[in-house]
Amino acid sequence: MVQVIFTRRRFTHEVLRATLGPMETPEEPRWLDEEERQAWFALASVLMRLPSALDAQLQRDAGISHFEYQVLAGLSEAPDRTLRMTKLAKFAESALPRLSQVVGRLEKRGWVRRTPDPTDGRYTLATLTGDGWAKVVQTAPGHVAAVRSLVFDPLTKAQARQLTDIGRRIMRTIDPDDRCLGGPN
Amino acid sequence: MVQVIFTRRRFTHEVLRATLGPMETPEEPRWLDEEERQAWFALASVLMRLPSALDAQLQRDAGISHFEYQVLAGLSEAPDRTLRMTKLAKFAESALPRLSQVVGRLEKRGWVRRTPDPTDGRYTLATLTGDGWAKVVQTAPGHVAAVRSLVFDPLTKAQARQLTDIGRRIMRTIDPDDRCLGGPN
DNA sequence: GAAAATCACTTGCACCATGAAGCAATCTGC
DNA sequence: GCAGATTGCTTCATGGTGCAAGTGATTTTC
Repeated sequence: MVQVIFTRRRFTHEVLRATLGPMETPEEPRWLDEEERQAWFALASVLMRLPSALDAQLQRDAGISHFEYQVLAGLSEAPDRTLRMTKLAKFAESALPRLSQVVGRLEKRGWVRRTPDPTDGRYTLATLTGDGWAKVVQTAPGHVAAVRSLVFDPLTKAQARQLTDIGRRIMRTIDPDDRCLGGPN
Repeated sequence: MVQVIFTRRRFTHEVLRATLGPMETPEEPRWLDEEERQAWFALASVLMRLPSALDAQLQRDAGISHFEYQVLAGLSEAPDRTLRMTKLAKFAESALPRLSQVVGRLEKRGWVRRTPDPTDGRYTLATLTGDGWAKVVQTAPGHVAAVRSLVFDPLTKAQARQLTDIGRRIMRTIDPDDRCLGGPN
């Protein structure tokens, strides 16, 4: 899944106006006005195309998916380049099964090593190896450059600031409990 | 795939400063400054969580994925509720093989019908059935309500306008040839 | 007007994501 | 201190995605 939606141009108005009679009228929803529709359309396009554009850059230049990069990056900035699987999953905003498989792949490639936590055998510690660190170091510049060129170069400084606020407001609505303001976890 | 990336907090600076010596120095990339990092972090969160939040609403309330909704919606606003597969694919920003399978599923559910174009046997016309139209009519309000509550309710009018401009600038960078400004196709 | 190229679409295959069940280590109630 | 519940992680099965090859219809070329 993970895809995004439209509500394109005159669509929303027409659809319901046509055959709302026989249906249970859901108390006349508040449709999007023209400005909102344009904003939604612009946002939806970005939601669909920006992730794959960034993914493509990483895949092409480093042979890894964005999610894999994120896991490596998460470990690279952790103390001792080590994190428990659960923490890492939270960092990467992923479920455990997915992380488990990805870390398994990264382990096969020699970038990550798994060891049981000596203080509690239930935990698994994922550690970035030397090769993994080197991989991150060599991958990061290209990735940052892609983010810069696709996102920040076309925006003014003021717009980047606006974007911060906009993104945070939306995130607070989606998940108020999430530490998405750069706060610690 | 289709996932999004981070470049979290102090990460970008530290990573490279540490071991750039032995690598070929990629002419000292321009890192993100503090404001940019915060903006990127906010945007990345939205890119990861908003699509799945919207998908979840549709899946829960209507039993369809967002992509399926998009296909149905695209047909519902087309003349005669009919579109050629290629046009529909462009509308849904998807490749043809994916669309072909999804339309196959929608056809099995009775919402879409496929017929060869009488004027050119290569084309396939996808048509929304009566049931398909009803499905869209009953699904749209909840979906629009989700978009409104997750995106526009938390934003000011001015921010919504800013968002339009921001999104368009980013899209122009990703794909300058795309008609993503609401223009016709 | 027939061979070749092109076009629109479908199918097959490999990969990855998601959810349910499984397994092992630890904690809790008696 | 031992059975049962809980926690953390892994594995398995299903289903969707994306790419490359395949099919059938139309246009082009000579």
